[in-house]
Amino acid sequence: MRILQLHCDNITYEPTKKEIQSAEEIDPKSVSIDEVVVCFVAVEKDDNEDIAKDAISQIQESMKKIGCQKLLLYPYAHLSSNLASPSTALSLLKLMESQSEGLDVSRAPFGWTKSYNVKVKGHPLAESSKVITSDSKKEKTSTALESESKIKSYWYIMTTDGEMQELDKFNFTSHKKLESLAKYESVKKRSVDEPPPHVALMKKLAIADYEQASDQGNMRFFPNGRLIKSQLEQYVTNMVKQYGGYEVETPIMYDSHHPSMESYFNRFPARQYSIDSEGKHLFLRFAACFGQFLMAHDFQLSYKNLPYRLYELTRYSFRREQSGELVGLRRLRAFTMPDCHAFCKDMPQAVEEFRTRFDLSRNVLSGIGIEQDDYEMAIRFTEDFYNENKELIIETVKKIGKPVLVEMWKERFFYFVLKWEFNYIDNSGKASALSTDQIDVENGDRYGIEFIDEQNKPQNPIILHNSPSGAIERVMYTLLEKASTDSREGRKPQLPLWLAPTQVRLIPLKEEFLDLGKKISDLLSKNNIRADIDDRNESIGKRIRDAEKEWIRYILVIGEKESISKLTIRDRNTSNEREMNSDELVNEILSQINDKPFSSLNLPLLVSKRPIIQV
RNA sequence: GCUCCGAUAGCUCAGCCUGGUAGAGCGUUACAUUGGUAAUGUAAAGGUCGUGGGUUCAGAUCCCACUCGGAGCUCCA
Repeated sequence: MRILQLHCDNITYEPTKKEIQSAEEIDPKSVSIDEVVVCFVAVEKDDNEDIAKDAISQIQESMKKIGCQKLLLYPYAHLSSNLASPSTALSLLKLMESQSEGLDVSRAPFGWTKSYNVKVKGHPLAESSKVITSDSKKEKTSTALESESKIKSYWYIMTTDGEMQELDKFNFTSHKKLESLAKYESVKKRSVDEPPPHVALMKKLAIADYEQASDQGNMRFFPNGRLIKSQLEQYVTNMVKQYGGYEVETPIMYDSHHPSMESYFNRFPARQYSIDSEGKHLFLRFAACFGQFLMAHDFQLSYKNLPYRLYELTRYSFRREQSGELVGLRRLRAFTMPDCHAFCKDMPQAVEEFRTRFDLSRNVLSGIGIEQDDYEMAIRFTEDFYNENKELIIETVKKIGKPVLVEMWKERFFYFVLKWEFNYIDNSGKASALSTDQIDVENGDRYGIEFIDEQNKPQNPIILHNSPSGAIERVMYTLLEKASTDSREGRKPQLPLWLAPTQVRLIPLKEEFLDLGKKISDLLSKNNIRADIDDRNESIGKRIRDAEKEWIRYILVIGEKESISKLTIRDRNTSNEREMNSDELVNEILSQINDKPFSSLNLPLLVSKRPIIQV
C-alpha cells in the first residue's frame, strides 16, 4: 500500500464521471473540507487487512503529532503500478475508514474520475509518503518467541538436600543474590538509575568501545581488549579440547529458505540480522548450532563413535536484541561464544556427558577467576524429565552447594528437556547468564543426524548444547563488574594476572637506565611475561600513578641500585616494595599463570610511543 | 520496539532556565627540570557546541525531526 499524506488548509473535489464499472454509486456533488489531512491511497497486490490496519494506525499516529483531527481517504491509483483488484481496494479502504477511531474521517468515492484543488500547509510534517507492506508492518519474530510468553512456568527454590520450596516460602535472608535472580526471572522487577560500572571501565582501560558507524551492540576492541579477549578465547578453547571437543569452523550466514533452517527458525527464539544477496534471503547465525548440525548430518556415525563432540568459538554470533536491551559488554548484537555440542546415543549416555560438562563449566569459570560465590544457578526442566531424573538434578544442585532457582514446565515447549545456567548478578542487581548446558531431544531428528545402533538400526542422537563460559564479552563484563565491586568495597581492582595487558611495568629513573630496562624486559618476554617500559619524561610519582591507574601488578623502578640480580619490585597487591632477582620474579609470575595461554605484549614496548586511547 | 533523560575541546564536565565575546580540570605540544615509589613547573595549541530543519535582527541556549548513548518498560532460548 502506498500513501501520500498531505496536511491541507483546504481540499475541494468533485466526481466527474465513473472510471470503472464497479465504481461506487453516489451522488456526484462537490465536497470541500478545511483543516484536513488528505491521504491519497493506492492499494497494491498482496495488501491485506493487517496492512490496512497498520496503515491507518500509522496515519493516526502522525496526525496526533501534527494535531489534526480530520482525515480524508482519497483513492488514488497513480501511486503504484502494481494495483490490487478494485474490489479488494474498496474493501480495504472501507476497513481503514471504519478503523479510524477518534478521527473525523471521510472518504472520496472509489472508481470515479475527480477534479480537485488542494492547498497544502507549509510546515515540515505537512507532506509525507508511506509504503506499507507486511515486512515493514512488524519485525518478523519466530513463533517460538511469540509463544514463549504463553508458557506456563512453575518456580521453586531447590535446596541442597533436594527439597523444592515455593518462591514465596523460601527464606532468602542469607541468599540475597539468589533472591535477585529469582525476582529478576519470575517477577521481572528491576530498578536501576545508573549505567553499570563496567561501561566506564571498558573505556578507561582502553578495552572496548561502541562503534557508532556500525549497528548498535557491535563493539570495537582496542589492543588491550583484543589481548584480553584473545587470552580468554584460547583458554576456553584449550579447556574444551582437553575435555574432548573437536574444533570446527562453520559459515556465519545461512539461507533462510533451506528446509532445516525454516523449522529451526521457529524453535529458536531470537531475532536475526538478514542480508539479501543475489535473490537469496540470508540470515546471520545466532549460535553455532546449525553449522554443527548440518556438519554432523553428513557424518557417518556409529554408536561406537558416541559421544562425539563438535566445538566452535563463534566470532561472531548475531542476535538482533531489542535496542533498549543493549548495554556495554553485557548484552550485544554481535558476540563471541564458545559452543560445544555433544551427540549421545541415548539418555543414560547424555546424562553421563551432562555431568562431565557441568564440571567442565565450573572449572572453566574458576580458571578465569569467576568462583562459585560469584554466580547463582538456575535449572529448568519439564515435569516428566524431573520425575524420571530426580537423582541427577539433586546431585547437580548438591555440587553447587547452595540453593538454586528452579523453573518447571508442565509440558515440553522448547527443544530441550533440561537446561541449566550460571547467572552473574551485577552491581545493579541484574542477572546475566554465563555457562549453560541443555539436553536437546528434538534437533537430532530435525536435522536428520543419524547413527547406527547395536541392532544396525538408524537412530537420532540426543544432543547437548554447552557453552562452558558463556559469551566471551560477557565474561569480560563479569570480570570488570567484579573489579568494580572490589573497588567500591575498598580493595584494589584488578584483572587476573594472565589477562593483564601489561604484567610488569619498568620505570627507568632517568634516560641512562633505559638500556638496563630493555635488558630486563627482553628477559621477561623471553619467559612469556608481558613487560613494558615507561620511558616518558615524567616524574617517578607520576609514572607510578599512571601504572596504578592501568591496574599493573608489578612496577619496577630502575636506577643506580638495580641490576638483573637485584630488582626492587612494587607489588600492587600490597603497595610494598620487595627485593628479588630476575629469576625469582619470573618464577613468582609464572607460578600464578601456570597452565594459562600466553600472548605477547600487544602494545609498543615504550610508553612514549603509544597513542592515547582514552575514550 | 515504547516512554523518559542526555549529547559542548582527545577525556570528564560547567555554560542553556533568563538568546548577544565558548569556559575549567585532565590529556596533548614546546621549553625548563633527571627524579627513588599514586599527580614537577611555565607556556601554547586545541571547539562546524551530535546532524538536519524552524522561530528570531541574533540560537550552544527556545521549538521540531533524526542519529547515537543511558534509565525504565517489554524482552533476554
